[in-house]
Amino acid sequence: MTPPSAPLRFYDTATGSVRDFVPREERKVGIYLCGLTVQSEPHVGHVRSAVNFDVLRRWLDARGYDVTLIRNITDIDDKILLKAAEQGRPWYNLAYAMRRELDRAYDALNVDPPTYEPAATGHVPEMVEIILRLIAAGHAYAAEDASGDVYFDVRSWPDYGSLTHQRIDDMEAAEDADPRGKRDPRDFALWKGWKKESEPETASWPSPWGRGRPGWHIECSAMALKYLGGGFDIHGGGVDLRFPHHENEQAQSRAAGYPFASYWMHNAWITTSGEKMSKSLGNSLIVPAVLERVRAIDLRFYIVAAHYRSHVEFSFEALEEAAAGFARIENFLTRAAAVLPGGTVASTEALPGPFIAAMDDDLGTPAAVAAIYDAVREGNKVLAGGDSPALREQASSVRGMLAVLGLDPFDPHWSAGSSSGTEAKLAAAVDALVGALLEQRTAARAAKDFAAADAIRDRLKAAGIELEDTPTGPKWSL
RNA sequence: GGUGGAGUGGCCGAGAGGCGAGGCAACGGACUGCAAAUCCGUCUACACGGGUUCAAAUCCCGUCUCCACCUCCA
Repeated sequence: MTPPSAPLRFYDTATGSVRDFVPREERKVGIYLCGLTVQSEPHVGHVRSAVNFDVLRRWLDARGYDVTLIRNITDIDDKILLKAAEQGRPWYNLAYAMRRELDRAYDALNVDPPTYEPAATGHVPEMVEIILRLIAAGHAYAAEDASGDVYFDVRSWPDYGSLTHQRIDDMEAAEDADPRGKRDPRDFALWKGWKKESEPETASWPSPWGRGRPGWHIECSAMALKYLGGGFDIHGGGVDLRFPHHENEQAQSRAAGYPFASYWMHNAWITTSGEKMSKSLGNSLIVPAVLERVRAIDLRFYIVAAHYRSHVEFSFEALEEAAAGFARIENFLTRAAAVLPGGTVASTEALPGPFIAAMDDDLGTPAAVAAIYDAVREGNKVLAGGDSPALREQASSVRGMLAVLGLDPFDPHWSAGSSSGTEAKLAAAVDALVGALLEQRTAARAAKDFAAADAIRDRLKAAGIELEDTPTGPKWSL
């Protein structure tokens, strides 16, 4: 696709406004996305972030940018240690198992793998290096007690709070009166000394301050630095990470001498009954459970159809409504493919102007979806005429727009796995059986025996099969 | 206390000073033996109270309700 005539614009949390996007290097974009702490099964809210940024990545790609996307895995932290201990298994086993679950969820939703997915535990030396730089620069200090902790000195960094527009003195001080050897209660841990009595030795690494493990924030700074360089274009994550996580990342990275991220993008929440999903315990909203009720492509459509900065109140009713809407798009493509010799192609070469404008404007997926419906309507109008340049154009345009959103139903990704040997045989058998009934019905209709014809239709409907009479004969679908 | 955000038609959801997104549902019409699908049309909304303006869902002031973050939750 041709480079944009107008610049792309993204909402930047740091400025609180939509800004023109100017990459550090022409035609190249480096994105760091905070992935998950692998401590439990991923729910719908977790994958929203990955889906939203997958759309960002696909759009930049369609716009001709060379995108490097780094999405990390936090595979060591308090919660992992705690949950693993509760479950009586090694922490690394829990982290690895949950990481595999997460991979499956991403794959199910057609989230393209990032350029690289580094894990925190593989980057401890890099973190230690940054901490040493911070200490040398007077922005960090080893705890004054014997804990082996190292803290970032927020008072030493005047810019602290700039990302989230807060002043240190306005922040609520930590409740615990135990300063744990901190100079200021708001100082955050860069390194945590090993607590021999409560934590396994495998969860500790050697450091100049004794054995211990990294603090949460420093992980991301180290991995971003390693794979994207000291300065990069976009840093992403969920809104809740703005503070403290991203504020701290920015402070420690800049205090260590790196410019860090130019733009900060944050996706909003998906809640249930007005609650954060992470707070509702034992809910049925983990990804595999949801996918028992709707198809993965429908779930992705539901997520993509809402703007990434809009809060979504999850409900199966809304999800099924979205699925009904997506079915209309799919039906058009299916019918178009049946009419066009050689089928349809997904083309991002000639995307409709309104679609491009919507996506360029801070990933306006709702308006982009509206553009898809416009094209579907136009396509449906010319569909009855059979093969035509107009139909071809609409079909490839619809598929092209869907591909940008990761929603092209003909993408082999969505059918992979479902057309296994047994299923294919079953489908063929059902098709043959239904076909036989359809022949009877067609004969009855030809003989004007509509009672018999309708009886067949009713029987099929009772079996969950819907009929549709088209100019080329009857068609059936589940 | 500080910071950020939300309240839109039956429902879901965009937009952000004038030209009234889109979808789902419903209803009417066309098409059909009847349906289905499709197309056309209808249902014209912006929490409340003031104000600014020729014009406000959109700006300003106030009120109410809700949510998120403030040391490890996407």
